[in-house]
Amino acid sequence: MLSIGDLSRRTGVKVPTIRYYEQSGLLEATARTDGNQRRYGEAEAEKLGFIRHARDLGFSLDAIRALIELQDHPDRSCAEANALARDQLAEVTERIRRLQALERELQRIAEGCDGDGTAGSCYVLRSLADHGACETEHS
Amino acid sequence: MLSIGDLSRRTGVKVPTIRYYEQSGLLEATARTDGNQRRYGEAEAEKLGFIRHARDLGFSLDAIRALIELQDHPDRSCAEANALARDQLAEVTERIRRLQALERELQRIAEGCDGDGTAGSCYVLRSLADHGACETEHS
DNA sequence: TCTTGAACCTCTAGTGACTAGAGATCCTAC
DNA sequence: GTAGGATCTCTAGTCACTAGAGGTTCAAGA
Repeated sequence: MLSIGDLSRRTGVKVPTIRYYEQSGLLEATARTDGNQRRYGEAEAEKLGFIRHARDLGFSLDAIRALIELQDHPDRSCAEANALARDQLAEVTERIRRLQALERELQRIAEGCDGDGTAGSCYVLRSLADHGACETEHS
Repeated sequence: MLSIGDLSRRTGVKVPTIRYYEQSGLLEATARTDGNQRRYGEAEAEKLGFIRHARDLGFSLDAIRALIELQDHPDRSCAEANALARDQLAEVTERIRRLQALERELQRIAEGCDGDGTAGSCYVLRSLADHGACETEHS
């Protein structure tokens, strides 16, 4: 049996985060020692690994809850899991698109200023004051 | 003079957000009517536009506070504004890089499953359980 | 068996940048 | 004068944790 610290080292999820996951119903309350300390088995370690991986991929805890629900009912259609993955993918793609617009804009702004002048004539500050000067359509 | 609603329509910043900015010291407390309602002039509208634009570009409120400080002291060196812009750019670039790794991974996962099977044999769920299967180094 | 001290426990509060809602007051157009 | 939309303050909620206080338990060494 693993203590919460063992589990943390194994999965790379911090101890308070594990407790938080239990509290928010993502992990079930687990076995305890006589002294009230949590003990985990292999199944729990795997489940936390799943959660960790899904979090790394940007899934919200709500989405992960839905995925776990599906995992627990292997007879159900996996269409939902598929949809969740595709939604997540679409969101990531969109975020990349918007960040790239920002990147271009920030590049333009940062390159217009060498940091030598005074704030009064600073191109960075002027650019921030004037959205109209933007070349790309950011948000 | 503009009411808070007018200002909101003009800048695209929501009314509660404007009040929140005032409360957190980003905007100074402004003139009020006898009935205690906020009234704004051109200068405030411009400042809020600046904040809005910087937020759109991903600057934190703390960074924006620093930028406003600089704006208010036009005689200071603009090196700091330049550094803030470059920091922000570096962060955006890094976020894009990480999101692109996620995108590739999610693409792989989503494409492995057509949503036709059952959860028990779902490629999405299996992929999420097994980080080892990942092809790119995400997070 | 006793004693350290690291690891564990619960609980509350804080983070950032808002957002939502309650309940009261104000402003403006008719 | 009145109706009702806009505004006011205040508190609490969001997400996914993180930090800290104050107390208890566990495991290894003497």
